[in-house]
Amino acid sequence: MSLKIYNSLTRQKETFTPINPPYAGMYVCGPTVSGESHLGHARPYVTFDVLYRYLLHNGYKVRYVRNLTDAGHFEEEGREAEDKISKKAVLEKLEPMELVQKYTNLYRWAMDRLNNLPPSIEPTATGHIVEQIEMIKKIIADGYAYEINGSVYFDVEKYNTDYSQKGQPYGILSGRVLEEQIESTRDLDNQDEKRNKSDFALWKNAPPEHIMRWQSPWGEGFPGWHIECSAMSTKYLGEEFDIHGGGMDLQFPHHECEIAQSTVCNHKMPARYWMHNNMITINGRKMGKSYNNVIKLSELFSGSHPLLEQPYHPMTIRFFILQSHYRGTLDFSNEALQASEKALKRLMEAVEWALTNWVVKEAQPAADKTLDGKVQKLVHEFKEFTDDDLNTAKVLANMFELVSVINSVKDKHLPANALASETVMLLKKQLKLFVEDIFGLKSEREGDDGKLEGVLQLLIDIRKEAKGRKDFVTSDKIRNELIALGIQLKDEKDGGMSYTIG
RNA sequence: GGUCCUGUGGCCGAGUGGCUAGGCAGAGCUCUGCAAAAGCUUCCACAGCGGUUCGAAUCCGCUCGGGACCUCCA
Repeated sequence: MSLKIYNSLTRQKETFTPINPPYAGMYVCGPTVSGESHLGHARPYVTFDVLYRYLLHNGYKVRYVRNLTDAGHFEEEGREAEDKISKKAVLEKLEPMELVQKYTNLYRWAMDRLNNLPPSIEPTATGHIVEQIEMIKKIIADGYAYEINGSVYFDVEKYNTDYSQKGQPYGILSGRVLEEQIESTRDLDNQDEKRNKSDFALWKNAPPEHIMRWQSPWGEGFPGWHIECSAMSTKYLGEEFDIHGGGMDLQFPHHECEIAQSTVCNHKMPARYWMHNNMITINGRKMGKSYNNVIKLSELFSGSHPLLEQPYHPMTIRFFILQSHYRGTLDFSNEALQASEKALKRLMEAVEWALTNWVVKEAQPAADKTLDGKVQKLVHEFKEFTDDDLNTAKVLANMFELVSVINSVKDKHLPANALASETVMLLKKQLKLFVEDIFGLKSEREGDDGKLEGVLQLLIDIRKEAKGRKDFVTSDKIRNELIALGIQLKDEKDGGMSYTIG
């Protein structure tokens, strides 16, 4: 069985077949670094990180491109041209690039904490002004864009007319029909420049107050909203590449416009597989500036937001995201996050124990054939479920069934020889592969230098001695004082002791 | 208004025609000096009303509710 992914373009699951194996190209729309990343941003980056990791595991040589939008977009098209970055820069008395740097750093920090692998290339819009201008020139030359007052607009209607005949009308990705769009598009100010309401800007003339501006054949200005992704994906992945990902809210108009621009320039549909993750909601509502319910990632990690009852570790967030399917909405609540926190802890402790302490004799047959078969099946399904459009939720469900088995062996509720040694080896290997390498989950325990562990071992030894002479006052004191510090001692069945922090 | 998605037990969340995930919370039991942890058992579902079918959470229709996009947005 091979990887199947849901292609928004065809509205069905399709077997993933790269254009030039073993190479695979993947483009994911990155953040606008004029502000801090929030919980909602974590979703696509975690989702596509898992896809990236899985493709790598499957032996593909993946080039993963995720852009940084640092040129600023309009707050609202047609209104007073307000470049987000320049506006904020004035308010905060910062250079635009200083602001960009600040939020880029914060974004990378958050990505790192979420254990997202860095992409192969993280191109910036400002670093590709030349490519964008060249692309716009090409579109004008082909007759699909027009210049007016120093701005350039894409002629959507002409594109739709011409490309409908080729089976690729404008709206093909989102299922919109241009004629209906024209009817329903809201009236915005300053629309008069455009020939049609549905036309979109490729280049905007910069009003004097704009700080970010570049010289172009049409005067000083800045690129439109969508052209950077077309320019950069073409440059680094080619005219036709494998996967294009992003949030559902980008499907229209952003990705639709990308398709139109790239198709005019390169005469090809840019990407074969279009993938869209769904939104994270808070009390059923999408997170968004307009709803005033945005929780920044740094606030989530530190717990400093009125909606938060406590801080949440980045791994809890990652696990929370993986517990649902990426195409469904995921509703945030403290209760849900707390459930994830506990579940993750349970999973990681069992996995850690299995990987480090579960040793089996060579060539040992299974004493419990039924259980052995069940474990085999659960483990084999890791791949099967992941192949099925990244169903991480089902994989995790299987893992939890295995956690019970692992803990039973650990606590000697199950004999050590219940499973065949081969099965145990397979289980350990696949758990490590999926939990750590593919899902990117790691123990929440922060790395220490071993000193803490030494101290704890000392306390454990003292407590053991106290217990040995039935001095429960001392042993309970040690345990109670430690729990007050957030360190929990656990007496094991075999007389040993373990601890968990946090 | 247009386009589309969705409604699963206290909470989160899988599941597309029969085999009724999983996590957290609750209850009971086992283990334990006592805890914790762990294991076992257990309670609580498929918005409503019709229809198709031998059989539906799963397909169809209607009703009600929620949401997304159409505007920066993951």
